[in-house]
Amino acid sequence: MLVTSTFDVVGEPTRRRILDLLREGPRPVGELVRLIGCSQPGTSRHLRVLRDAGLVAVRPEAQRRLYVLRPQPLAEIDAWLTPYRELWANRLDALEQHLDDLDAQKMED
Amino acid sequence: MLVTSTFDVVGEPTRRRILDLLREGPRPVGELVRLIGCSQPGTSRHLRVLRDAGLVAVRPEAQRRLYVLRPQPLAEIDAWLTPYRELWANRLDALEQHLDDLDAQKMED
DNA sequence: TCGGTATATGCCTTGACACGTATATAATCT
DNA sequence: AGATTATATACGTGTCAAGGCATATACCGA
Repeated sequence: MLVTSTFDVVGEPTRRRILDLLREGPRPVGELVRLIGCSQPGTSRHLRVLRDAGLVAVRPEAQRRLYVLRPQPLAEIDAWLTPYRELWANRLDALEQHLDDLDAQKMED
Repeated sequence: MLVTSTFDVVGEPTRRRILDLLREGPRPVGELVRLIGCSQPGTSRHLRVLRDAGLVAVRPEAQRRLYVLRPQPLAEIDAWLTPYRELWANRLDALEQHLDDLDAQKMED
């Protein structure tokens, strides 16, 4: 990933799973390894990517390292989603919407 | 992509750009090619992926093919995002933000 | 039917990522 | 200091996706 954006970071299912688990509170690596059934090195690598994206922070606790969720970067995705949200909320797909717009234009003439 | 989910489909920046353009209304392939500066075959392949994910539909119009946005699958991302939305919203008040910042200093990556 | 336009697909190369194994680093305890 | 636990990184590998180029397909006008 040359330009790592929040989108492709959470595009990885395992990383989404990690975030979901961290929503319940900080967890050490070993616990994540056990819960997601990924290898320890693999988990550490995913955590590295999440940390680089600002989605988690790490806090040393004795020999272990507690990972903590930092959800702010997800706001970027939320922002991108915003204009689409209205579209499916109206239960209209863009084609119908467009046709409606055309009708509206004709009526204005 | 073995298990193509909506997440990795919109993880691609060019595809997000295509969706953004289709929000304004249906467009033929050639126009998308011109607007996003991607090759014609490349654009067609991205459209193929979007179509397989149910994010666009196609409507033949003479020799051209009009692509239309179908935003419903994006609701999956929106749903995943929902529990996080409260989290970053709660961190908007000044006190918690300040405490977060202190934590961030201690955690230091 | 022929030529031109619009779009899709096949083939190939390249690069990036996820994963596993092994090893390094760090902290703790005796 | 040595042993043990917890986590990170290095290295090699297989896989898969994206891009470019060439070509196939489909539709249209003359």
